[in-house]
Amino acid sequence: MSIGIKISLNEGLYLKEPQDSNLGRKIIQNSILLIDEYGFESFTFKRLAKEINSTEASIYRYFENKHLLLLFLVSWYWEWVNYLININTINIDDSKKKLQIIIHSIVSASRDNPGVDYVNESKLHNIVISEGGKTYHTKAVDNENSKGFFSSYKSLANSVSQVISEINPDFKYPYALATNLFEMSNSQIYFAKHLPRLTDISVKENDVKEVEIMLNYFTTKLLEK
Amino acid sequence: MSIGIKISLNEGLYLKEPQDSNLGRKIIQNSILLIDEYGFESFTFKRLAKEINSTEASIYRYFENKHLLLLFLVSWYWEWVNYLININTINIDDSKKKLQIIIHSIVSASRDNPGVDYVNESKLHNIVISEGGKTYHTKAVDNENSKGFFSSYKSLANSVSQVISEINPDFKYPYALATNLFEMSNSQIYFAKHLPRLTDISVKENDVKEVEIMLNYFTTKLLEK
DNA sequence: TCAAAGTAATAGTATTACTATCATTTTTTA
DNA sequence: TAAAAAATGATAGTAATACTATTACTTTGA
Repeated sequence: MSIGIKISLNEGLYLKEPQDSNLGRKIIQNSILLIDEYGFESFTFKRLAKEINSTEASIYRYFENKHLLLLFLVSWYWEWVNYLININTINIDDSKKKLQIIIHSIVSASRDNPGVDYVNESKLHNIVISEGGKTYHTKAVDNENSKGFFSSYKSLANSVSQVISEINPDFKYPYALATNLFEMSNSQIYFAKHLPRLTDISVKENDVKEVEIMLNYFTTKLLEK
Repeated sequence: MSIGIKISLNEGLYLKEPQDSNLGRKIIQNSILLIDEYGFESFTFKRLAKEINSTEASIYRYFENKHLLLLFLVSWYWEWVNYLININTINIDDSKKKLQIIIHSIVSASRDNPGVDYVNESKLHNIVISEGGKTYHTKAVDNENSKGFFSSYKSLANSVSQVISEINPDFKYPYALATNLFEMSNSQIYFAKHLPRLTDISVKENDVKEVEIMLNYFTTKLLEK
């Protein structure tokens, strides 16, 4: 590992920690590439096995099924964003400045930083954008939530909502605004790429600065007193 | 049909117009019930066939696959919301008032109005909330978009964006705000029901008035000059 | 060095997402 | 109202998916 980061996630997400073995890391690395390229519906363990010269059975020793693998990847991404936000805001006192850095991290975490060598953060970001909602839009959501499977997303939302409340303690919807920042970032980037009539911004060659400007405008306006 | 509404949708969404026959209407009616109850992933044509005492083959004569059936249902819903907005704003001149009515229609179209007898609008609304994103989060999105399969959603977004621009012609993001109203309504209702730590509002017994208040607050604040 | 853990190879099952064919029923229209 | 046409049902079949099970081989680390 280039910078020795190991992100720790809820243990229910995997059967065996994939970050600790060669095969596990190959599963992470290549599932990201395959899901990004062919989409989650077309992604199968069989195909992944072929790609990494392994077998279905071996992959099943790491992940119960492809849904939990996706949830693992998406959780990994949010932990990673959380980590970046922490190191980038550590010496910042001004809450407004902090929120700007948070927004920057949300839209382009993958651009600014070298990461973990077996994770292509940029493609993982695309997966979060295109497939992220599928992790919780399922009938198992309540059961999985009770086991803490969404804690990465929730703790990130929680930290962001705190910064929002620091900026304006009277603002009534800090959590909704926080989650809306994530959701809006994802959906507007997706719209710009695939359904451009649904948005005003454009994203060319993965340049998301217009999204960043828009999210800053929205939050500033909403939080002014 | 109780009030004689027939919603017309892009012809590519179906193989044979389901609103014109008994079997077709039973497909619509019972697919809504089944998807709402068991979720889209567990929903199969075989199961639906059994439910309506028909066969898989017969259902395939109406819809190419379950994805297009979902897209049909969701498009139907947005056309229906569009229709309600039109009749409820027809004599309103004040754009701010119009936007309030739009927001009310978005969050609770299904409550206020008797509908088409074979469509349970309330359950259909739940489907749009839980499964709606899956209609366009797919690798086929560009191809389907080029055939006009998302035109219902796009034309609704377009009308709402126009009202937004009437209220504040200088506002730079009328489309993004419009789509964010839909997406935020859906996601925040979903969070309130399943991941309550991600939002500030609560939805008890499908009472969405807190969502309506929040959306009104957001838009008012964002559009003030 | 040898036991334990990890991985591969192979096979098998139930279900899904269709397609095809032919028979029967219902509707249309001449 | 009979004949033609359209709609539906019954049945069967296929390739792929999402697993589970078993056994054998290979790597690792005490």
